[in-house]
Amino acid sequence: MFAAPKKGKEALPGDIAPIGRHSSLGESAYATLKDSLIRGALQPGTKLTLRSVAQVLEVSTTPARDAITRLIGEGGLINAGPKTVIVPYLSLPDLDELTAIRLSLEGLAAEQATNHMTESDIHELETLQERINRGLDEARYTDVLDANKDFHFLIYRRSGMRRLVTIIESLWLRMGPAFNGLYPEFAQSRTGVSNHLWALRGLQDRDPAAVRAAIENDIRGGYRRLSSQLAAVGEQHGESNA
Amino acid sequence: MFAAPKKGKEALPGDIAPIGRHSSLGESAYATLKDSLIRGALQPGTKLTLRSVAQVLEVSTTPARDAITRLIGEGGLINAGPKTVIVPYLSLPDLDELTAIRLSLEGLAAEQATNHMTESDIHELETLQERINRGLDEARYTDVLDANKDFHFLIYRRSGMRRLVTIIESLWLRMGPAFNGLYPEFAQSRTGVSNHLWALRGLQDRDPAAVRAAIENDIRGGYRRLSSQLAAVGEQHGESNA
DNA sequence: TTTTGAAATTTGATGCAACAAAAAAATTAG
DNA sequence: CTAATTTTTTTGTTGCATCAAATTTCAAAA
Repeated sequence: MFAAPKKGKEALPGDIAPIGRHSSLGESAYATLKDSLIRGALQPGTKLTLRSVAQVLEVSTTPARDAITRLIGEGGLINAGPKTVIVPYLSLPDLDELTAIRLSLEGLAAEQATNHMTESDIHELETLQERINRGLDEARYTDVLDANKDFHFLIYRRSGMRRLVTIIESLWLRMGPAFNGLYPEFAQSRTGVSNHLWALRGLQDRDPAAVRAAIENDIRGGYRRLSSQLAAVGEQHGESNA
Repeated sequence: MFAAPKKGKEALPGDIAPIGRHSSLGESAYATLKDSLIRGALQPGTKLTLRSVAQVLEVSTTPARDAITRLIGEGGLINAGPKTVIVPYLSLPDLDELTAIRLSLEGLAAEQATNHMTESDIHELETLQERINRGLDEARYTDVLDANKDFHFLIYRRSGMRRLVTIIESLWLRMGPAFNGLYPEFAQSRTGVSNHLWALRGLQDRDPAAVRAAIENDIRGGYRRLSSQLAAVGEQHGESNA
C-alpha cells in the first residue's frame, strides 16, 4: 500500500539535525494568518474567502487554501456555512472550556519549565516585564499584549515539550480575536503584573508549584476580565463554535 | 482587507444548528488517513507520498494534499525530509511528553464527564467493557484496542468540551502507530481492566476525583508497557519528532 | 565490496480553469 | 415598506499540468 520504512543503517548525521525547515507559500500563509489571529487583528465574524486571502497574501489560491484549511482544523477559523469561513466568536461556554484547558496545559508547561530556566532566560523575562510596565504607562497596549505573549511563551518553551507548546498556541489562537477592540479595557488592568512577578520569584526559587500557581492566577485573572466583557457585549452569538 | 462581520439581525436558526458537516473529498481523505493512524494500521517510518495516498484513496492529489497537510499540522505525520513525509516514530521523550499531556487532559475530561453521564451511557460503557473482556479471551486484539478507544472517548465526549476531545484525539493519533506490530504484547495485559472497573464505579458514584484517578492509572499503565517495549526495540530512532 | 557521481525518475509546490453550489443583489409582488 | 422570488455574482472543490528540487538508480571507479 505505502512504502515500507527504511530498514537500512539509518545514517544519523552525528549530533546536529534538529532541522525541519519547511518554507513554502502555504506554510508562510498559514503563519501569517495565524499571527493575525493571535494578535487579535481580525475581528470575530470577519469573513475570509479563499480568493481574498490569496490576494491579501499575494499568493495563489492553493497556498491560501492550505492556510485556511489548517486554521479551521485548529479551531482558529470556523465554517459558518457551506461556503463561509469566519473568525469565530468566543462564547462564554467556549471561554470556559478554553480556560479549563489552559489552566491544565499552561500550568503543566510552567511547572516543567521551572527547572530548565537559565539565568539569562530569567533576565529576558525581566526585560519583557519592563516592556509591559512601560507599555502600560505609555498606553501602548499592543506592545503590552505582545510582550505578555512573549513572556508566557518564553516560559512555556522552556518546558522542552514542543507539542505542548503547539497546543497552547492553538488555544491562544482561539483567544486572540476576542481581544479585538478591547485593547485598552483589557490591557489597562495591572492585575497581571503581580502574577508575573510571583512567577519570576518562583522561577528564581526553582519552585514549580509556585510558578504554576502564578501562571494559573494570571489565566484566571484574564478569564475574569474577558468573561465580564463577553457577558456585557456578546450575547448575540449564543452558540458555541468550538 | 477582509469582509467585516455582519451587523444585521443575525438570524439564529432557532435552536437547531450544531451543524458543521463538511463533506468533501479532502475531508474524508483526512478522516480515513487519521483513522488508519489511530488504529495503528500504519507502521512508523512508512513513507507517504502525495500520489500514493491519492491513488489508494482514489482521489486526485488535491484532496490527498489536504489530508496530509492537516495531519502534519497535528503531528500525526512528519516531514522527514524536504520531500518525504513519514509516519513518525515514537521516541521515549515523545512518549513522556505525550503521557504528561494525556494525564492532564484526559484526567480533566474524565473529571468533567462524571456528572454528565447518564444511566444509558454507563450501560454502554459496561457493554464495551464486556467486548474488551471477550476480546482478551478470544485473542481478538484489534477488537480490544477498538473497544478500549470507544470506552475512553465515550467518557471524554461527555465532558461536553469539544475542543478538548479534539486535542485528545490528536494525542491518540500520535500513539497509534507505536502499537503497530505490538497488538498481542500490548493488549494481552489485563492491567487495564481493573482501571476501567474503577472508572465505572467512580462514574456510578459521581465521584470525579475517583474517575480521574482511574483514567490516570490506566494511562500510566499503558505508559509502562509501551515504554519498556520502546526501550527494548526502538533505540535506533533517537531524535524526537514532536 | 564500497564509494562515488551522474543520469533518470519521482516528488511536492503552485497556479489555474471548470463546475456546481451557495450567497448576494436585484426585482417583483403583496 | 416588507417579503418572496429571480437573476447575478461569488465561492469552495477538484483535477491537472508544469517546474524545480530532491530522491533513487545504476554503473563506473577505487
